[in-house]
Amino acid sequence: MPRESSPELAHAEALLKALASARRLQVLDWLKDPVRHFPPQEHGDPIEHGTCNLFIVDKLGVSQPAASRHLKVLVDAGLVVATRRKGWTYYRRDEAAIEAAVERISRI
Amino acid sequence: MPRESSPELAHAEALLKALASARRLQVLDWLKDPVRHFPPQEHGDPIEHGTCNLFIVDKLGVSQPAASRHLKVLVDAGLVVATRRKGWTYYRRDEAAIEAAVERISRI
DNA sequence: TCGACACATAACGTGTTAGTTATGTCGCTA
DNA sequence: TAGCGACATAACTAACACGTTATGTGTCGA
Repeated sequence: MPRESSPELAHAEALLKALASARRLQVLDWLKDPVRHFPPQEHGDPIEHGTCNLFIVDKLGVSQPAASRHLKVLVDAGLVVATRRKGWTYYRRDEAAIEAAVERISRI
Repeated sequence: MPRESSPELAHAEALLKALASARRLQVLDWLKDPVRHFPPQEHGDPIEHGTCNLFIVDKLGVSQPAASRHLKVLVDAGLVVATRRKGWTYYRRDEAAIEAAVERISRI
């Protein structure tokens, strides 16, 4: 078991662990331009509310629970925001949080 | 098993995996200022050649093989340079590579 | 050339991650 | 209010990460 490390270090480690996955990097990239990467949504503006979970599951090509967990990792790390609306869940990037994460990582 | 992903994505993932460890982040931080963080070396200039492996092992507080593997991960990722000299091995940051890694990660 | 030291590699145990299928929960709608 | 669709959770498995101890390898100095 690792010894205690500084909160600063632990925070950076948590961010990096959330990012260190090709699947999650892929999702983050898609979410940079939802309109380009996903089909048009009947409900919920892709820019304002985010991309419907179903599209992400489908495009990732893994099972629904697997995709769900990846999204949860990103949400827990604060990099992505989930919005529940009329039975669907939409995801969008939290650009401020992502920028803060990059800033922290840049001090490595 | 993950499907094939773009080389760009795979490269970013590899960098992030190498960084996503409190121990390795700690080592990278120590190596920013070897003189401050490690005892004076009889042989090998800490700035030019790097920090003697023994000091890093000692300060990390894990077994020598565990520390050795962490250093190898950093070297394999290209973030740290190893120099063998007179039976000892010295490690130093590759600032250019680290900067390039940060630049790649900043496009997440 | 032999021993000791520095470091790498091997072998192994254990916790974590990432995938799966099965099932639960909750809200919308007919 | 019954059922269905969207999503989360549970349970399981395989692979991987990270720690250990034991052992191998190579180099320096006596």
